[in-house]
Formats: sequence, C-alpha cells, structure tokens
Amino acid sequence: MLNRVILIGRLTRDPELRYTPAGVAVTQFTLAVDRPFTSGGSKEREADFIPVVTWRQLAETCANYLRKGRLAAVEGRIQVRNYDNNEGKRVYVTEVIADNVRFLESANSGNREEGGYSGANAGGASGGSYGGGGGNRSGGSRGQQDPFIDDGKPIDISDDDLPF
Amino acid sequence: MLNRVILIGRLTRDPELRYTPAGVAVTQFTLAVDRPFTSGGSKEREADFIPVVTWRQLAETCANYLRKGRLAAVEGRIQVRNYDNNEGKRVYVTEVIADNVRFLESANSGNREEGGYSGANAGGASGGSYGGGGGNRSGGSRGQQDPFIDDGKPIDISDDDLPF
Amino acid sequence: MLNRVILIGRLTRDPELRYTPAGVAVTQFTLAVDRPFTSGGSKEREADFIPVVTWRQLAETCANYLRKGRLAAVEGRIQVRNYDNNEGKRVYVTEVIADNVRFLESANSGNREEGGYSGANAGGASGGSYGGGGGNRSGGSRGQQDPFIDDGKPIDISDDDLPF
Amino acid sequence: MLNRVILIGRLTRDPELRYTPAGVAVTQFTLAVDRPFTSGGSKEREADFIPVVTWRQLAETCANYLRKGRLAAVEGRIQVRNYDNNEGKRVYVTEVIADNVRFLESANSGNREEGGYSGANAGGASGGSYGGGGGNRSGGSRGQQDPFIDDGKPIDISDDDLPF
DNA sequence: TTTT
DNA sequence: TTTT
Repeated sequence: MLNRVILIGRLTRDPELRYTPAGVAVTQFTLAVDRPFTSGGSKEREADFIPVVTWRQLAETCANYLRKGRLAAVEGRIQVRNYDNNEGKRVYVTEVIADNVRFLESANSGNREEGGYSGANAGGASGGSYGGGGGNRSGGSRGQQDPFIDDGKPIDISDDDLPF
Repeated sequence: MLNRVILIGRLTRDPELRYTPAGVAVTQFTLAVDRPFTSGGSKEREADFIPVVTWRQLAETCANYLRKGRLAAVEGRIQVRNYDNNEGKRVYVTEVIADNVRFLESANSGNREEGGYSGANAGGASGGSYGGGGGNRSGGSRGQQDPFIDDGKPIDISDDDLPF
Repeated sequence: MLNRVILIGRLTRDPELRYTPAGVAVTQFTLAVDRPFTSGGSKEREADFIPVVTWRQLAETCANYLRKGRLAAVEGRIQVRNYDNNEGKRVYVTEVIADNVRFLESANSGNREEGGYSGANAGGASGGSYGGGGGNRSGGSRGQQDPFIDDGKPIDISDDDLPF
Repeated sequence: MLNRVILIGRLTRDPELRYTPAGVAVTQFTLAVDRPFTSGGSKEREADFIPVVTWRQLAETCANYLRKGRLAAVEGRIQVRNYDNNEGKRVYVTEVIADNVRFLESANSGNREEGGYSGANAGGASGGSYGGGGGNRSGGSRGQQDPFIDDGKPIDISDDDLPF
C-alpha cells in the first residue's frame, strides 16, 4: 500500500466542524482545484471539487483558520467509504483524509508582514478513517445515512471506527 | 492548482479497455490499496478501492500488461465528474486520472530475470478529463447515464470532452 | 522507476535565468522549505534549502514572475548529477527538476484581487537533465567545473545532454 | 512548508544499520531510480542514485528485510545537511528521510504466495534530522567529518540532534 | 551563501 | 562507488 495525495486549491465554503459522540473533532471542507487548462475552449467545469476531512487537533485548527475562498495546501490520502441511503442503495463517497494542511493566505490576506503562510499537522497520526462499511457499524436494519450529512445532530460514528 | 496522487495497490479485476466514438482508447481498473494498519482490530474494510482511468497509449499498455491481482504504482490526479442518473439525480464519481503507471510484477510474476518491473507513461499528456457535467453534453432530455457503465455500446463521450 | 517531489517554500534569492549554447532557457533558484517543528528548541537550521531547476518555457516564466522571498509550490523529480572539480574530485549535486511551478503570491503580494495565485507548466516535458558525468562530456583534460557556477560565460552544456 | 518525496527503485547495496551513541537505530541505503527514457540514445547515466535514511523502528525493519537489488517504494522528505570536511570546506549532503518504506519484492522474489509486498511505517515520526551544521554541535575546533562516513566507530551524533 |  |  501507498496512498498519497497533495492538493492546492481554494475552499468553496467555510469549513464545518463537528464532533463524534465521544467528542472527537472532525472538520470537513471542499477544495476547488483548478484544472491545468481545459484547452479546447469549453469554459464549463474548470475545477475539481474535492472533499477533505481532517480529525482531532488538525480539525480544530482548520476550523479556526480556514475560510471560504482561502488558498490551502492539503496532504493526505484518498479514502473511499460507503453507506446505504434511505432507498437501500449503496452510495460511495470519496474523500481526502488530510494529515497536513498549510494555510497559504492569512486572515488579512495580502498583508505579508502579518503572516500569509502557516500550517498545521496531524500530530503523529497518518490520517484517519471513520469506519464506513455498513454492517459492523449499523446494528439496526434501517437504511443508513451518510454520517456526514448535516442533520443538526452529532455525527453518528462509533469511536471504534476511529483507527487512531 | 496542484493535484497529485500516487498509489500502490493491486487490481481487483482485469482492466477494461474501451474506445470513445472517435477511437480514443480508455482503460479503467480499480486498485485495492491496503490501509496502514486498521489498528483497533476490526478486521473489516482494510483497503480502499480506488477507480483509475488511463487514456490513449497508456490505456492500451495497461490493457495489455495489467491483470487482476497484479501490483501496480499509479501516478495521476483526482478528478470528480458527475452525471444525472435515470432518476434525474446527480451522481458524483471520483477517479484517479493516471499519467504514469508502473507494473510492479511481470506476467510470470516472481521470475525476476524476465521482468518484474516495467512501466508506461502518458506521452506528454498530463492526464485527461472526459467531460461530465450533464447538460452541455447531453442535448436530449433523458437522464444521463454514466458513460462508463458498460452497456455493450461504445462510450458516449464527445471528443470535444477530451482536453488533450 | 517513480520519482516525484512536491515542495512549498520561499525563494532565497531572485531566480537566475541562463541559456545553453543552443539557446535553451534554464532557470535556477533555491527554495527554503521550513521544517515541521524542530521540536527540541534548538533554534538553528529550521529549513531545508533545496535547489530547483526549470527548463524552457517554464524557465522563462519562473524568471519573469518569481522573486526573492516569494512563496512557490514546485512539482518535479530529484536528480543527482556529478562533475569533477578542479582538484579532480567528484562532486555530487542534487536538484529538483521541476515540471510544474505554482506562484502562491503575486507581485504585489497580499492584494488578492490582483492575482495571488497563478502557475506554469512544463509543456509536456517531464523535466530535464543536463548531463553531468564529467569525463564523457568534456573532451579536454582539465578538471571540470559545475556548469552552473556563474562565471559570466554561457552554460557549458552540450545540447546532447538535454533529453527532450 | 511542504516537502514530500515518493520514489520507487532498487537498492544498489545492502542497507547499512548503525546506532547513535544513545542507541537510536539509523539505516542508510541508496535507491537506483531509473529515469523516464533518456530519449536521445546516449546510453550513459540512466538512473538517479538517491541516498535514503531511515530511523528507529523503520531502520531496523529496513535492515532486516531489504537487500541489494530489491525493489522498494520510499516516502519521505528531502533533507539537506552540511558538514565541514577535513580541509575546512563545507560539504552539502542531500538525502531522503523516509517515514514509509514498502518492500515490493519478497526475499524469495517472484514467489507471490510467500509475500512479495509488505511494508513498514515510521510510527508517528515524520522523519528525522540528525543535526549537522557544524558549529553549534562541535564544541571543538577541528574540521568535522560527515557522521555517516563509516570509520568503524559509532555515529558521532548527539541525541540532542534527533528531533523526535 | 540562504526565505518568512 | 552503484540497481534490474
């Protein structure tokens, strides 16, 4: 195995910080990563929108310092999880689990004296995975929702699913 | 923008080679990439299954030399495309568009004199994109299928969608 | 083979643009890449200084847009070349041959409306190598200098050494 | 800062395991990484020889399982250290500090049932640095040797130089 | 010889 | 000083 991703792009929205029932911080955001050029000329779809997930301390830091529109570098690994939606259909979700995020613009962006370049690291964790894989986690029989779809309730993730 | 992925894993099946209406070769396969350790002990889901797409010459080479179970290294970029399924719902598909594939085992694997390590490169192309983004491509009104779902017909991809 | 490097850091000086005898552009600069933390507390040496080389169009673009202190992302491969110095001793030089450079700050840095994020690509070339390997190239008998040491003369690189 | 390297290549010799005075394991080896093609035809120099350093548990594992000629994937970061040689001249050494090594061939290579693909990870450490940088460390006045030049004695590295 |  |  080897699974390494490096992205530079801009956040499409403010990051979303949530907590697992056991209090583990999880932050999600989406990076818009411009494509090389799109040659042809068809102006549509010139970026990839890539969902990023961070855990624990890194999640807190990202929630504190990243905002919509900011430029960030992300290092991590691709993870594919799946869940059964409410029609009983299996849905696959691909995300980048980040263990290193660099903030390439400061809050008062453009003011170079005041920063413009800082970063945060997953302290020794080489990324995270939050289970997925239906059976083991969903004791019940109902179709399972994506635990990350925001319904106002805390995330439905057992702490056994956090492999760190 | 910067979007770089490197994976090492094994093919879950033989690669599938197809052609666009204009005769451009496209090969798809899925890599099973083992996760670091899965610590806890829960034996389930210890790999990520990551779809890979290659184009043109690299597609032909992959179709010729890769087989189910083989170990390969893949270098490329993440691409997220989407299409509307036949219920009119937008479906997102994440794939790695490879521009460099290394075959880490030869056909008669284990026989080191006869190979065991060869590779193929996208000759100058930095990956490929095959459109997606429903509306512009599908003149019609019917819900659009994933062009890669194999229905026996050639792939429904306009050559204008190939950005190289 | 697989050889991939991604760096983010600041230029320690303005980039240096030169030309081979045949007129191929080569630009060099050094990136100061801060290390993770340097834990202990010993304040000294908290960055790696990594030499970067770009060729052709990318070389021109880097020379035009990069300046001392600017933040840049570099993608490329490690290359080790060697030459015999004037005492007849072999010297090894390790550089990153870049095929993709992103400018993470615009000229009037911090003013996001005016830029702040642009990039340049090696058009199809996967980097370059400029020979090295003293003896074979230098017909003469004198100890050979590093062709990149600036002596006011054009670079001593045969065009046969440019593998693209 | 961001500093990431991924290499696949073959060991040019058996790895060398040594210990710092405080008993920290360090293993070094060189990877021969074949270059893309060398187009022109000039057969000389078709690989880069890249020094790799691993620390602690990963060092032990590499020393145990890697051998000359084996294929390995290495993930880490570039580090540039320097020391003053015995003529008082500063020498720069560039190495890849690995935090992840994958063994792409088993001992009895080619026999897939018996392995062929295993790996090892730096447990939470994001690489290591072993100081260098003369002055601060060497209280004395004599020109300082590269601590890795094998002279039969244990490595001359203070444990304060290990940032983990 | 180094950048913020 | 280099590997297949």
